[in-house]
Amino acid sequence: MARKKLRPAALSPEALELVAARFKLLAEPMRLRLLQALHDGELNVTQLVEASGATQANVSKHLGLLSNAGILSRRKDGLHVFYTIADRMVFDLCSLVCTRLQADLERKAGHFHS
Amino acid sequence: MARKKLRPAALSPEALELVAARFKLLAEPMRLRLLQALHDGELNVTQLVEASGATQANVSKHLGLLSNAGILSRRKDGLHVFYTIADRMVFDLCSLVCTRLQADLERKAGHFHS
DNA sequence: CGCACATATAACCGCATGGTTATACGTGCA
DNA sequence: TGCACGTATAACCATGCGGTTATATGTGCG
Repeated sequence: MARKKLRPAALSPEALELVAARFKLLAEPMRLRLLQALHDGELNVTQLVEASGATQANVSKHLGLLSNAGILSRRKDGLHVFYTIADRMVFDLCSLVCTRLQADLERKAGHFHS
Repeated sequence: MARKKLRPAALSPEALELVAARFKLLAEPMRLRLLQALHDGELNVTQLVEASGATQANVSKHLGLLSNAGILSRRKDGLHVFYTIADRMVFDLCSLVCTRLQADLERKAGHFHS
């Protein structure tokens, strides 16, 4: 048990690839919409199609990506497939970004009536 | 001062675009490498070229993106241009992702000698 | 001025990927 | 068994974007 939390210790290029891949999954508005729709609980594909306004095929593809990245989990129930957030850390990430963006915009807005 | 921290309150599609754009900036290994190189302080372009192993043009382009997104800041000094992290929150984001990835990998590794 | 150096930009190429349409797969039900 | 429904997949197109090469911009210096 030697690993305390010291300096992040320069990640290897391969590690950076993994990190980047993770960010890439969150770098698509449609996927963020799906994640947001799932914030309060599981939904099946049809419901997600309605919530997102995208086509079924498109939604299915995005769900596939998020799912086998471990961000979502699948549950089959008869004809329907229900998806849930498997890694709620994504909301922490989004919150961080949102907070920062909001601060930036308010600062920029302040330049008008400074 | 009414805004406490309640439910994230469903972001608008436009807001999601901004968030996605932010993630997209972090979704590139080379940019992560540059950010990592700048973790401990400012560096000029030449130094970043050496640190990253990329071409000068490529580095310059990435620095431009990060810079006018407000993640980096520029400082000119004679012939040289020094870049610094302007928004250290990116390291929080990376740390979160890293921690999660590491946990995932260790869990997967555990399946071998379970 | 003219040259060397540091950085930025332009033009281009190739690949990855998001979206669409059409179709396949699978399951419940009559 | 056959149909309807829900979901996944395949094939395709268009766009975005990362990388490269070449060149422009700018700055210090002799």
